[in-house]
Amino acid sequence: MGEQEDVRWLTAEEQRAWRGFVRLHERLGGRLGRLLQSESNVSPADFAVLVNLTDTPDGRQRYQDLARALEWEKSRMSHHIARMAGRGMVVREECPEDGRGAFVVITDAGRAAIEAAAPRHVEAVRELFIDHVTPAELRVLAEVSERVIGKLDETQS
Amino acid sequence: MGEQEDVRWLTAEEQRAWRGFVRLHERLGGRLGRLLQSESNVSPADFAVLVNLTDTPDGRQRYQDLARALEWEKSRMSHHIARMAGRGMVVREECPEDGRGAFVVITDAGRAAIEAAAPRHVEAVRELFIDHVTPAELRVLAEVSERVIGKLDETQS
DNA sequence: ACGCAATCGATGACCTGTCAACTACGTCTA
DNA sequence: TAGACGTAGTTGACAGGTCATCGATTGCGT
Repeated sequence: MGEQEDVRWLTAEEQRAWRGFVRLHERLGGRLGRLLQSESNVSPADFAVLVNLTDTPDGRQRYQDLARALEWEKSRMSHHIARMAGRGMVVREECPEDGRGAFVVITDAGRAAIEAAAPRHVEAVRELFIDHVTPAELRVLAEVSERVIGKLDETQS
Repeated sequence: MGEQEDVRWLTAEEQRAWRGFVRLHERLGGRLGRLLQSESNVSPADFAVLVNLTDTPDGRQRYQDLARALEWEKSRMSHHIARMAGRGMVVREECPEDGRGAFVVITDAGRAAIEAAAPRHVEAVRELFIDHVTPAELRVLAEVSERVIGKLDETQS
């Protein structure tokens, strides 16, 4: 039951930054998600999928590529696409070149949904976040994010 | 089907910061959570609850206060405490002064769990995050977080 | 060609969180 | 002190995610 470990606990400043960061994401993510859901009837996950699909010329992408882009597990992908297909936003389509694979294809309803949702969402991101952060601060945020994510990629898993 | 909305889309720099921020939290949160879970058999949510309880002198707190501190819904609180109680980390206790209320009380097993988990967790936060961010950047992070959260609090909900 | 390993996606069990009632208790006012 | 209203926590149905596992298919080494 030793109490005096040699752990380097976080300083007050470090805690402030760490907790602030975590809390900010929780609060902001929650708020934006609820807005998306209530105003456009699209969940944040749906939105992410639809954005990725509309980024491709023909609105179709392999499960695997979509999963990589979103950093989702393949099983999550599979479950989520099944649900979205149930709601008519996407369709699953066999892949001729690879018998194992499949495509996710956006439907007209899916396009309509994201075109309706995107403007309000971007507006909300601005109002709730971007507008309160200076360009210099945004640059710091971007740099820090990229650096830390880079380190995460280095250390395995 | 108009395409030329008057929406002010995000600039490249803004997108970089916003996406980086979101992705960073997802990646880092996921990694830290898995570490906690696999090394200490404590979920991130458990950890948050236990930290809050050990911050009080007698390791006991009202559901309501705990929920406010963690910014959880009361129903989440209720469900989660029920699960943690099932695992022996906390106990539910009636509140004499208010017949509706109840306390969450940490058990010895709960204390043992967090004392085992905390050092490794802090170490991980350092290695994966703090160590790659300068003090000046940390200050920017803290300031931005507090400012934006403040704005979130102002606009209702 | 053959057999083995790796890849793709699906599936089912399980855990977590949200939402919308609902119960039980307190508080305020007439 | 009755009734109305608010508050504390619970509950059940459901959507979402993870994990382990599986069937099918492809690709690689010999």
